[in-house]
Amino acid sequence: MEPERTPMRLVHLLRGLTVELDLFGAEFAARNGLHPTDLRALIHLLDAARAGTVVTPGRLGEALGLNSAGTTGLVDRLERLGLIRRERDPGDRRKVRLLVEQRAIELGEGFFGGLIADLVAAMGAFGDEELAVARRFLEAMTGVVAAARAE
Amino acid sequence: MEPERTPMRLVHLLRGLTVELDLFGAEFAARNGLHPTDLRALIHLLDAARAGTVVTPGRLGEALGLNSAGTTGLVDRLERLGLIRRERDPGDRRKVRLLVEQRAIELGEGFFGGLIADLVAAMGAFGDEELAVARRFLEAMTGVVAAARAE
DNA sequence: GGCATGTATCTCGCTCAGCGAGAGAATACG
DNA sequence: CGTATTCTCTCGCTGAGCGAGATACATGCC
Repeated sequence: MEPERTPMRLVHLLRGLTVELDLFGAEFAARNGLHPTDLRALIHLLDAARAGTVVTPGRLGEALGLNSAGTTGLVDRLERLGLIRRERDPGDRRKVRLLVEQRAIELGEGFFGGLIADLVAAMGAFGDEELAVARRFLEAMTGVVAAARAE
Repeated sequence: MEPERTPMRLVHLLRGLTVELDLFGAEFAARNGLHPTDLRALIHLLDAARAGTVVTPGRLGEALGLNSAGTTGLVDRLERLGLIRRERDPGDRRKVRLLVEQRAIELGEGFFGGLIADLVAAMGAFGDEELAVARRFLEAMTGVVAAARAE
């Protein structure tokens, strides 16, 4: 067992953090009768709604790595749960707009609310300059992963 | 749209990073005929092997949130792929030890190898003190999520 | 206009990951 | 000992997601 250098320790921390967040999400999803995919879709839809972007089944499926058949099933599921609503795009009638219902927003807050508050509270132990470093670091790491994903 | 304060920006970065890592893992898994669960199991098994810990189907299932039936299926799958081997525990013959094969180690290196190298390289742009801050930050955030998960 | 090509979504049939229930085998404990 | 407990596996089932293809609308070209 070699002495662990800081870089490797950081890599393991990053991985461990994603595992924890994944499990947290999976447990929340199960508790609310959702599947992990449903929760990821919900997050994507809420982000888009906040940014004012229109999401179609095609875009959603692409973001989650599903094919069109799987996406239709996912959208059916979310609609049946009363989390979203389908609406034909009047400009291009082949398209369908996915609109989030109030219930989805509440669910999202239930999921994130407590956790975000705890995370922000824990950040209080760090100074502004330290948070700026953390931010630069996370941005750099995210960039590396995104670049690796694009091959 | 309120001006984004640093803490919220950091929360979104953390989430975005996990999404990127998840997708990276899912794509790697699909390319190698694995399911996301298989890859997570593999990571857990390799970590345990490096730490010298014995993993049984029970422990593995618990770590991944599967029940016993699903775990048996998972272990069957990994065994069929030649990634692990079952072996009865001689001390307690109810238990089964899961032993990783060379092939699993190679696959793990194929998955992590390139990405880790890139991540470590990107860390080169940070000073030792900055890396120490990043490390403290990640440890704090991981602790918060783990605590939230334990309710 | 009329026709070919492209795009967005959905339907159908299927595979297989994971669940619930419970069986079987080994161990611990009164 | 016998009974409770622990660990793994089998069986039958549900349903998420895939491949193939149908359908509807849009757009470009003659």
